[in-house]
Amino acid sequence: MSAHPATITTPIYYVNDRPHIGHAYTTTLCDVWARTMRLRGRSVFFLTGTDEHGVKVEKSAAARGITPRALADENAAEFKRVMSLFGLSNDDFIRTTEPRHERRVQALVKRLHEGGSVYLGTFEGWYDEGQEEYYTETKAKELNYQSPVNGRPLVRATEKNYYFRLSAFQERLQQHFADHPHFVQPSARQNEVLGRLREGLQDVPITRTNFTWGIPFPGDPQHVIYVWIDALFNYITALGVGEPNSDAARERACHWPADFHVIGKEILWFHAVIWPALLMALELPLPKRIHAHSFWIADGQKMSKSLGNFIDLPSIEGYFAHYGLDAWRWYMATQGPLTTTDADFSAKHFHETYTNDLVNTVGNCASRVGAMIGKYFGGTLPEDAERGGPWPDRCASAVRQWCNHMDAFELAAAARCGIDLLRQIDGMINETEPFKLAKDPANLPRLASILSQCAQTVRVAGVLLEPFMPSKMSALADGFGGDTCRHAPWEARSAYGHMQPGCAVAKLALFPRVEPIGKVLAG
RNA sequence: GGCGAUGUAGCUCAGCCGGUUAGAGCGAGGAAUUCAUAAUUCUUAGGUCGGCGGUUCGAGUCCGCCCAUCGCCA
Repeated sequence: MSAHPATITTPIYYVNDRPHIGHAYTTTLCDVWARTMRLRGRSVFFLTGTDEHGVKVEKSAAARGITPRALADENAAEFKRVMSLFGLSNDDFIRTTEPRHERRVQALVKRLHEGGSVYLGTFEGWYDEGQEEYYTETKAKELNYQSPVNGRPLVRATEKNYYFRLSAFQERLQQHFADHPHFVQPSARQNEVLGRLREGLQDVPITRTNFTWGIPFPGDPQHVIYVWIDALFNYITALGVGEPNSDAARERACHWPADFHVIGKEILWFHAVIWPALLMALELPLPKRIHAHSFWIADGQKMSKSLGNFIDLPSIEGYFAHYGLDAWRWYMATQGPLTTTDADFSAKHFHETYTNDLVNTVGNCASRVGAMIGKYFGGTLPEDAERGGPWPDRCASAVRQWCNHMDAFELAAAARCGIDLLRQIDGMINETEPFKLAKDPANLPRLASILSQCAQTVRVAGVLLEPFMPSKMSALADGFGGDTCRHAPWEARSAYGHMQPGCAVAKLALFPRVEPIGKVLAG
């Protein structure tokens, strides 16, 4: 039970891109979930990595006069650096150019071919000889059958390609969606997929012959496996699937199927239809859920390089420097575009969120409770003759709801559970006015109970906030109970009353009040 | 063009199978208070629930049309 596996993945990031807020967002979401499950004692496997093949990488490398591998090495290293910069706790980082991945992809594709799910077919389309690209009929018509780059006429070309028999899986896919109404989250995305599914499925080419930077098709190396098929397989090649006798397979097989594939909405079709069909063809279990989030926009406008409003790595590092990494994670996880609508990233909103949630609520509540215990009880947790009053139940309820929200990948709602506990504590302090009771020694037992209840509850709230803000909540745990509390198993750690009377409670200043970042940057 | 949504307080959004005075957070106004990071707590905001029409004893909550915005596809 305690080793119950939990698996979550990000998409693997294309090395032709520079890391930006989109990558940071997806990976941070997964990180929060992974930390949550580790906290709860689950055996977690959190996977991310880079997607390194394809014609775009080949071309970019050529343009720079370096090999595709050199380009991939360089940018993969950059992505890895970013992961550590963000404190992301991924358990593996897979690169599609690694031998382990290439070997296993070939084994899996071979299996598909031998099983009849992949066949050699003929592709015919409008070809742009200058760009070495095919266009669909509609697109070609739109372009007036001329190359958009050099104006030369497109030519009718044919090419032998290996195809995946996607059309054969339509019914099974539809059945799977019917049986698993939450397979794709949010539900609006599932509806989109269902709509497209009803229009019918066509077989899809999975190899090309016009470039070489990719995994050769097994038994026919003239053909290179399409980059997105190659990429999808990362979710299982990292677990050793395709190589049953490998160490990876022995150690990690229990991590398939994944609990969540977290993706951006632009790659939903691959993940919700093509990937499940491939797995069906391989007779492997399907992932439990696919969560497609939306995009960050900036000040109401789509982020773009030309508008100069892109939240790139240097901007993000500016936020780290000003507000701290944990504050950044908090903003990502609680204010981000987790559902179907895009979310606006604004310096103003970031600042308000930081000040309201972290400074005024988390920081201040911990501070006032710690201060009073310091002042009235010498910094040690007093006895509570009331045995917690209503607070054990309130904490248990908050923990229960938090777990449910986390299970459903409702990160913002889970975060609320922790914040709400602290708000309730603030409310109780105002209502019972312990600082007034402290003036009369006759009130000492009552005062002790109130402050004990505050401290115990603050500690529990800190546990619920830990996956979001591991560093700051570690400091909170240090101040509220210290080591004995931090290393306990989940059931004990998450329970009210885990701190023993007499243990040290410190006055903390977790989140400093700061000027809005806009002023700092402008100044 | 096809399919699908969405449109609720200044902002971001909750409102399940229709039913007493339509809710939350933030922002703004007011009050209380001092343990705390000029924090906190309470309170106010009178929003035609996009528009029009319909079903119903009764509709943000169902139906139709219109307007606006958006998503997916081609």
